[in-house]
Amino acid sequence: MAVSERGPRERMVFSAAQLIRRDGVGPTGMRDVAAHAQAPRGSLQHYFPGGKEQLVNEAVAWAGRYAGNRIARFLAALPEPTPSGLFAEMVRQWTDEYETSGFAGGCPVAAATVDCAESTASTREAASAAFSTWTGSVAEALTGMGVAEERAAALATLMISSLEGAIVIARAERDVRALRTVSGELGPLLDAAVPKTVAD
Amino acid sequence: MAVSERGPRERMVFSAAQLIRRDGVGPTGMRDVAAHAQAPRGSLQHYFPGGKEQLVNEAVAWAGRYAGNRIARFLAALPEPTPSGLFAEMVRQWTDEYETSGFAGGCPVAAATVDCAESTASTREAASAAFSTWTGSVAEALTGMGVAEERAAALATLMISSLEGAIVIARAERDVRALRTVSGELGPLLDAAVPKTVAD
DNA sequence: GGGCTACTATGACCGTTGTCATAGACGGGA
DNA sequence: TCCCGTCTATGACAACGGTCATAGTAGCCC
Repeated sequence: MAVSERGPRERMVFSAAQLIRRDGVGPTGMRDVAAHAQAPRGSLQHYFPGGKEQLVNEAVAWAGRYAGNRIARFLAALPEPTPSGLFAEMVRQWTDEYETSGFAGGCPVAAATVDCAESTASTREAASAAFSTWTGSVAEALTGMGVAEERAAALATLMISSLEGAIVIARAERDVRALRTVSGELGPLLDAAVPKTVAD
Repeated sequence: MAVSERGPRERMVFSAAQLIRRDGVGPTGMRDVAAHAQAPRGSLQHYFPGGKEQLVNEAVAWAGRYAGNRIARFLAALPEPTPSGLFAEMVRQWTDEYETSGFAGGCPVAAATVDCAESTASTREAASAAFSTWTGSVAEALTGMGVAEERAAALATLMISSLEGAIVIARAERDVRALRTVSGELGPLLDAAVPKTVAD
């Protein structure tokens, strides 16, 4: 929401991510982005000489970094870090948004993938990179809880896959049911991956 | 691929689903649909007086029915029906396609949700209905294997969520890794839901 | 054949899109 | 004051979108 501060360039990237996650890449126009960012339309060609493609790619990259950074913050907020607790927190970010602000937006990276994976190679690569940094953050968090490295990567992929899918279903149904379900069902499986220690 | 037979109307719905799943709803044009279906452009307004919205909605509904019907077929093809076996088959449908035909397409229902959930209410409802019939088919299959009814619904949601998310990641990465991962990781969890019987 | 309905064929309209071209404003050094 | 790089402001353009209007064809019943 902090739109006013930061430079116009960063605001436009941020706004692009917001509009993309709401309407998809295709229907989101450059003029809309400038208006939403309260930035001059003329700045578009100045900051993004690569056109829409560049703007979309930067928005996707921004979203990937954002998601990755959230993981560390979730981890810090957990009193006792467990895989299920982390996943619950990741899911909660979405249920909270949906319950307080409505089901307007999904994941911008998923939106970019769905809209551009076949048509725009560079955007597909940006989305891949975003998923990669996100998965990396989650896997790192899991290994920090004692999960074996290979397993952590697999579980991170599982967590993000389930979350992404549940987001789509939740938006379609306008109901957080799917999000709650995946969180609840996956919890025990995730915690089972951390080796048992005596008590504590 | 069976484009030639069936009436023009059905072909157009089918083609719409194919194009949507490849490029998303926004970038898919009505003229493209008619061309892809080898159907006369003039027929569009005849069969779909509701315009693009109606066409998209029917394509989404068609995809939902298709996905639901596939479940029954997967089930029949399994020598010994298990939840993990069903899920593996659902996933294999995608890995097979991606490995033989490339990563061109995703799930049309997901694409419609991402592109239209906020902008077009009727399409969002169509997507919701599609997910519902799909989930229903999976849940029914699970109960047939002895899974308790409420649990079956939850697991069906989990399976479809993971699958949808993995599809998106696989397309972004152009790698079936994510699909294989969710299939492998979720298998044991799914099978654990069917009550143990002595032998057999 | 006459009349009817189902379907097809095109061309035009109008809004929107991404992009470009051109020109203006601002701000600091020299 | 002049210069120059950074940024802003607008108007125009060409392409494409969905939709409509109008006219045409095919087949069938009476």
